[in-house]
Amino acid sequence: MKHLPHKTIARLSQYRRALLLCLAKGKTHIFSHEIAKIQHITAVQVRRDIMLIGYTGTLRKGYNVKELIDLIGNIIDSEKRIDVCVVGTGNLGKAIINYFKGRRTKLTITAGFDIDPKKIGKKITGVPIYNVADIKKIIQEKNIRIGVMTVPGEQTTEICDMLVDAGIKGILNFTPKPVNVPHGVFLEEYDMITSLEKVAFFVKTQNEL
Amino acid sequence: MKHLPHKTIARLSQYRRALLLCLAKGKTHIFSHEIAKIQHITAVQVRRDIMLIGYTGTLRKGYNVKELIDLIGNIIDSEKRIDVCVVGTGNLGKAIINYFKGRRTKLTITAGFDIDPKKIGKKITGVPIYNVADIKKIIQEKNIRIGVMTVPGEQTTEICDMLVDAGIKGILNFTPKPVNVPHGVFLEEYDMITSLEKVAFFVKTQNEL
DNA sequence: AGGCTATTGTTAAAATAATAACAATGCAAA
DNA sequence: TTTGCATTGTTATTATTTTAACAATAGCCT
Repeated sequence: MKHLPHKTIARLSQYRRALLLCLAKGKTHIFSHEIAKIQHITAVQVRRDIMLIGYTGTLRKGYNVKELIDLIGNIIDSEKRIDVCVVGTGNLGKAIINYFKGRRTKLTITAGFDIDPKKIGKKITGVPIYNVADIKKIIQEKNIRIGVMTVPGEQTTEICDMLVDAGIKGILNFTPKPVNVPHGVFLEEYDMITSLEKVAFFVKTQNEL
Repeated sequence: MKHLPHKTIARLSQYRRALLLCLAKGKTHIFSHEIAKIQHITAVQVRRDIMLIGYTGTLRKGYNVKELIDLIGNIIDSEKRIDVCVVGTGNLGKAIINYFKGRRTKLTITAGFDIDPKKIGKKITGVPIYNVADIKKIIQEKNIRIGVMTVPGEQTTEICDMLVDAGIKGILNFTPKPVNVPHGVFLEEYDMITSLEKVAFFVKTQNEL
C-alpha cells in the first residue's frame, strides 16, 4: 500500500467503531451505504476508502464485518500496545481517561501526570497519577510513546518541551495554546472553541439567508 | 464575499486567538509569518486567508492587530450573542463550561443539562444546570441556538432528537456515537479516539521506516 | 434458465485546499 | 536620494480529497 490519505486514516477509525457496533448486534455483513449513513458521508467514499486498503467485499452481500474490522486493525493499530500518557488531570484529562476505560484498543493510557500533590499517587479509574517532575523518568520506564496534553494554556509550552525531551513520538494537544515540536514528533492539535465557532458560523449564515 | 472555505473559517478562529494574545502583549502590528509560526502553517496560507476576507495589511509593517481582530469578529461572530447549552455535565461537560469561562466571544454557554438530581439546580462556574426533562422549555425560553452533547453514548440519539425537537440550529457532538439531524441543522462531530488513533498511526509508520 | 437489480470496484472528473511564484512597494540604511 | 530588501497581495500551479460515472456481476425473481 503506497500511501493512505490522512482523511482516510481518520475515517477508518470511525468505520471500525460503526462496525464494532454492528458486530455486537450480530450483523455479519454490511453494505457501503449502511456505513455511509452512520458516518454521514457518501457510500462512494466508503467504498473508495475500503478499496484503498485493499479489501474486497461480496457483491450483493456487502462487506464481512469481522474481516473488515480485523483488516482496519492491521492497518491502524500497532502490533504491540502503544502506551499513552495524559498530562493534566483536570476535567478534560479525567474525561479522556474515563473515555478510554474498558475500550479494546491497542492504545492504552498507562500514566497521568499532574502538579497537584493531592492527586499525585492516586489513581483515576485505574490509571496512576505521577508528579510532572518525574515525567521523563516515567515515560522512559514505561516506554510511553504518545502524550495527550490537557493542562492550562500557561503551562503548555513547558510541558510540551518536557514531553519532547522525554522522547515522546506523538502529541495530541487539547490546550488552547499552539505548540512547536521538532521534526520527527507528530503533532495533532484540537481546539474546542474552533469547532464551536465553526458551528456558530454556519448557524449564523444560514439564519441570514 | 462569495464563499469562505470551511478550513479558512476554522483558521480565522485560531488567528484571532493568536491576535488577542499579541494585543495583550501590546503588539500593534503583526507579520503574516509571525501568525504562521504560532499556528504551524505557512505564511502564504495566512496571507491568502486574510486576502479572502478582504483585509489589507501595511507593507513592511504587517497587519494591524486590532483591526484584524475586529474584522475576523465581523465575519465569524454573530451580531448578537449566540447562546449555547451543554447537555451532560460530566467531566467533559464541565471542562467545556470552564474552558469558556471568562473568554470574550459572542458564544455564551447559558445552560447545562443533566439527569442527576444532585446536579440539577446547582451551578458550574456560573452556568445553571437544568433537568434534561425541561430541555425544550429552557432552550426556547433562552433562545439557545447551539447544543453541545457530552452525554454517554447510550443517550446520544435520544438527546439529539430532543435538541432538534426543541429547535436547536447547530449541534457539536462529542459523544462516541454518530447521530442524524434533519436538513437545516448543522452538525459537527468530534471523536477523541479518532484523533488519538491518527497520531498513533503516524507514530507507528514512522517507527517502521 | 434468463432477465432484472442492487451492489461492488475502479477509473475519470470535479471540487477543494495548499503551495509556489512573483510583481509591487514602502521602509531602512547607505 | 537611491539601493536593497522584506513584505504584501494575487495569480498560477500543484496536490489532495471528494464526487460522479459506469462496467461487472452475484443473487433474486419469475
